[in-house]
Amino acid sequence: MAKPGARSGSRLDGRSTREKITEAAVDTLCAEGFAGASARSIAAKGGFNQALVFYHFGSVNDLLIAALADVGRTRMEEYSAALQKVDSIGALLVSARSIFNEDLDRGYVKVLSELISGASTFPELGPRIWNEIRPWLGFTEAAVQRVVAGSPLEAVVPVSDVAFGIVALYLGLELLSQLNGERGAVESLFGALERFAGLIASFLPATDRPGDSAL
Amino acid sequence: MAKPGARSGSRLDGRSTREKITEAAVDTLCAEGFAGASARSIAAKGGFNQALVFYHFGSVNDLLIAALADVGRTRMEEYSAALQKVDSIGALLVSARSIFNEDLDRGYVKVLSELISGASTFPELGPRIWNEIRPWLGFTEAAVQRVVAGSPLEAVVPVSDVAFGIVALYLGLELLSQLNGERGAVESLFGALERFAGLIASFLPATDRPGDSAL
DNA sequence: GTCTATACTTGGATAGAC
DNA sequence: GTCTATCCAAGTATAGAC
Repeated sequence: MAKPGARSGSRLDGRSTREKITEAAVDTLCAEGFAGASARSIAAKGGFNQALVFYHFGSVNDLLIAALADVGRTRMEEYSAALQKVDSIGALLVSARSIFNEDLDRGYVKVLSELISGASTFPELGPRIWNEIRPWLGFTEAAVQRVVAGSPLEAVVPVSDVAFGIVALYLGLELLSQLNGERGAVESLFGALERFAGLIASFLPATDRPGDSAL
Repeated sequence: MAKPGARSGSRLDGRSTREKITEAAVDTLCAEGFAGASARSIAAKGGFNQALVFYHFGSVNDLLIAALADVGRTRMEEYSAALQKVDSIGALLVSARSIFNEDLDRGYVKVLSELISGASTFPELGPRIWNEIRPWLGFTEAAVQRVVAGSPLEAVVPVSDVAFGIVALYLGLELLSQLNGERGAVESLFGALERFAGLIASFLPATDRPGDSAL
């Protein structure tokens, strides 16, 4: 099957057809889940013909992976600027909370969690999804590293383990809050974490960077 | 559709047909995921007729919920005894680690995570799954409560938030380790948590219970 | 590049024989 | 309570007209 190049799309209301399709795929994945994200339901949601999925992406699964890569790239651009500035646990948590809420609203984490579940049904998806997650592990690890840099925590906190745990927690919180349809428990948990961060800060000496608290 | 009572099953190799079906459902959910857990594939895995699913459970989704309830009951029985004795964070972590590994081996968490994902496709599943999770939140909360009881942590740790976070982390770790097919990262994380618990213990006074360390 | 039409497959569910 | 046979809906994918 000949796959058209990314630049060959014609424009309909300002977006290429390719973009329309990946956006509809994201919407469908969020609204109907992996098992409900068929070529037909995606096409119905996006208002285009079902056959276009196969013309542009070859298969439904290939489309879903492309959609995941798209939202991943978008989020990485949006959030990396914000997290570059983070240099305390408190600030990290505040950022994490707002990012989490935004992801929940826009369904970004949902796309990921649905695809991970779908990888059990189509094992070939597994490595391709993992490729999309890896940058986020590195990204998270860098943020954690920046936060502990220069404090006594640096010697005792295994940043790669913590990053892995944060990403896992993020996924799990999404699953649970999707399930019970409310965000109160997550908000409450973030509040508790922020208070805990303050508690740890009180046990630590100030850093050598003037004006900064270590936490 | 008349649903047969739970006691009316005949015996084949020691298990009732109902049990054979729920066990096959668990196996299929683990091996093929929610999208692959059709009546036909479940029946093939269990070596029985596809029509039995509908006779005994009415629908595939009803079977899957019944399977989740079954594994939930089994795990609750197995683990509650172990966790009753836990009264320190260190012991809690050791228990949590072995429980997590056992769940991973036997696919218990997998059944749950696949069904949560499936609830996006069939919203009526959501509340029914939540009913199966709630006891685990209470269970986890009780364990955390027992661990902080009598220590200064009791005043600052919001046990219900922590329990919610633990369950979420548990789900997220399962998703990730299922995806990359290895358990190293999770083992490493548990190790880090256990060291961290020791660190916190060193900041706390001993409890009033002789022979016990607060952590 | 996009549409219609269609071939083929799988899955949910039921009827009725045993 | 279990099996065979079957119906119908939905899905993937392709061919070919436009």
